[in-house]
Amino acid sequence: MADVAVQLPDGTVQTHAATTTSMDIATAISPGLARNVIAAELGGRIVDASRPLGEVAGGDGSGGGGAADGPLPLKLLTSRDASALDVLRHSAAHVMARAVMRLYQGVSLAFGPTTSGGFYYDFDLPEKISEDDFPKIEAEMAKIIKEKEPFERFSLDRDEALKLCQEMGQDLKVEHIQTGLGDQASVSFYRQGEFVDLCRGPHIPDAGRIKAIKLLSVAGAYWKGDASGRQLQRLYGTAFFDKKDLAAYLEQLEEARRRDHRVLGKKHGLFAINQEVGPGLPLWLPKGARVRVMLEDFLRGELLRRGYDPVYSPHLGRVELYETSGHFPYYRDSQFPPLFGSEAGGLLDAWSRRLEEGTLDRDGEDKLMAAAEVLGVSLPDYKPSASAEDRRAVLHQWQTVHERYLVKPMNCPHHCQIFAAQPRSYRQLPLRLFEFGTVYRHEQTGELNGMLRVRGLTQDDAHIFCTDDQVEHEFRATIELTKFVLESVGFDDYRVQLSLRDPKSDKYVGSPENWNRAEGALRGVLEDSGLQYNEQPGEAAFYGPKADFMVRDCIGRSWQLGTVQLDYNLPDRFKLEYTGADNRGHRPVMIHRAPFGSLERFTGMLIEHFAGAFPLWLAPEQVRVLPLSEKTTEYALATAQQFEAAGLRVSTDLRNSKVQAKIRDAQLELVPYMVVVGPKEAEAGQVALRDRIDGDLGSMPTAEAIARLEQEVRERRVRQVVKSSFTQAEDAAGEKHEY
RNA sequence: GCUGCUGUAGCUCAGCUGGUAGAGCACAUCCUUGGUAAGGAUGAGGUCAUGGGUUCGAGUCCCAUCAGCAGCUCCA
Repeated sequence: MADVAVQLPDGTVQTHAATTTSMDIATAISPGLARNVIAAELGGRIVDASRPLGEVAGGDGSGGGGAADGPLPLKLLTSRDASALDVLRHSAAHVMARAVMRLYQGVSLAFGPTTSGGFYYDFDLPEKISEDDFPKIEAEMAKIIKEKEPFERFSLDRDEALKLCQEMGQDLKVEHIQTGLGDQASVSFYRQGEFVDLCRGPHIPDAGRIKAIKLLSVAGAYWKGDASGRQLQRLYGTAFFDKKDLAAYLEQLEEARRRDHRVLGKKHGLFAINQEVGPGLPLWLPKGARVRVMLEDFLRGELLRRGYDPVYSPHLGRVELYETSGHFPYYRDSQFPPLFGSEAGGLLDAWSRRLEEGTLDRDGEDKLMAAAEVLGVSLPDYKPSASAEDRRAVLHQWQTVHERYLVKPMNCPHHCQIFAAQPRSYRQLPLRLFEFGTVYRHEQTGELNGMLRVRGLTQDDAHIFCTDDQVEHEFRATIELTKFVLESVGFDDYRVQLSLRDPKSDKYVGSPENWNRAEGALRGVLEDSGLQYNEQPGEAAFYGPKADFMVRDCIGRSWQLGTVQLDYNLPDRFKLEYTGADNRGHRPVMIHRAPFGSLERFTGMLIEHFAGAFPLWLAPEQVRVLPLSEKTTEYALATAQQFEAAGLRVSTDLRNSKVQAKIRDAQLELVPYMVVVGPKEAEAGQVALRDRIDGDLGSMPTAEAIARLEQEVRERRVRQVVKSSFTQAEDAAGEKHEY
């Protein structure tokens, strides 16, 4: 094989035999470097330091470039390179799997990739691993690491690979080679001592490079993400080059827990979710409600300024409304069940569903018919011999004349009816209808998460009805509005996800032409907006594509806040029309949009974003007046009244304790400003202002203090954001280790 | 919904191999009347998530239910 030319970061070009490895090159430079090399970045690919250059340069077909294009850029990765940490963690996952296999019988390996904070490995094994077993597994891992055995790569063609995995009893790997890797001619394995694993790599030179390791948690996971498939046990862990880094990471986790909105929400009395009311049904306590009112007022003002019309719609709607929109059949299982106006309603509903699923036998059907009769329902047209479809039609006929209501899971059908309630002319468009609409969705129990995922939520919902020609302008305006809203509260770290349909799926309504139009329009405006966005096929709503604004929580998980959705389909389903300039009927286009998303999630994210310390304009309590002693109680009350008259949210701390203690409490409760008043201030008509962030600001006339605060509110100034350590975490893993 | 873990005072938690509940903070009352992050004393507060079971005896052991947490799956 031909020699390979490589170019080092300093520009030097070296030519080596094809069998030379990156490690050889490192050794030639200095033994110290060789000791620190973790892996190599060769021609843009991260590979084992022990891989011969020739293999990477052109050998296995998957490499980029090739020697013909000139020297391959070569970077020797050490613990200082971010991508080296990923390699280390992937190797740590192997070490963990090896330890687990030593300790447990019948372990079937699934996948073991890295994540932004560490790694995991999925196992299928008969025994349950619990956190109590972690010390034992960690000890075994420590033993493996101490032996410093190398990671050795080898390739096999498919048949050999299958045979090897079969011999090892690794049935999940066998399945993966047959299905997931069906198009690969050969696959690679890594051996470390007795442990051999199908794996793409790359890996660290030897296990001794792992200096700090910790198992974090164990949880269930599904084989290849399929909820109907096998459930595996997933062990999470993390690894670092340095024990100090591990300690810092654990401290980060601890800090994240402290700023968790559920912890802060309880501590600061913002909201409560209790068992009596029900899971996922938050109660907004006065302080949390204060924040929400400020957000609502802020947005309402913006919307009125931007040509929106406020509307209100009821919390219930007839089921037929949602049958028309398509929501009822499509989201049946994640809605609260319908409310029936007749007691037989539930019976016929269950009956109809069984017919639909094909799970109703003759005996069951007879019983249902008898039960219906008992309840006084007469169905003369129902013929057990008819097709399931015809039988359902008879039931449905009965249902439509008897009342069935749905607690509304969406506002759009109601808004469509508001559009349809009056004749519309093209002169009225765009028509922008907005409402803080409360909706209820029966989210799966395992999904509920504080305020971030709830069953009762209020959307800052609006629907824009416009002409085809207006779509682009309106869409652009909503994107701008969403940006403006996010930035007004200080969210500056978000990304936009353009969710498109999956062309292979049949879950979507509407014609392909409509979809192409909608997706094209969204993409075009996002392109022009200069926002960073990524496309996610298969993530669209069933009626249209959407642009979601994703914001990260304090431990790096992404949540959808703002959303803008383009919809050519609901207007069709509701047969909406406006009269055009040509005096003919035309179908409007609909844009769904919600800059906050939901008030619940938005507020939850804000709590984490500010770690509970809201900027002045949002703070539930803006000022607390602290009299030095009971001697100045009256002056304190009078002062508080002055602040209140200026529209500031103020309280007084008249407790019989020292001012130091009152200050401490106000600081801990994150009140932005404190006003200390004693005899001196009372005499001079002044206040001693104390800033939560900067401390004592000295005495000043009361009016001056008020003016200062008023201005800060007016500017909606965000003075301090406690940065989360997890802001850059996501997607750091980049390339996935698929096997 | 699935797997695993958890459920003791308003909050954070202790309670050994079963013998009938405890701390700190918060709260209330009193003393103290203070100058920018904790003054002191006293007191009130718990059917140990709920329902069964084992036992002479259950906060502690077993089962079920409910709720919470982590992850998976889902998300209009």
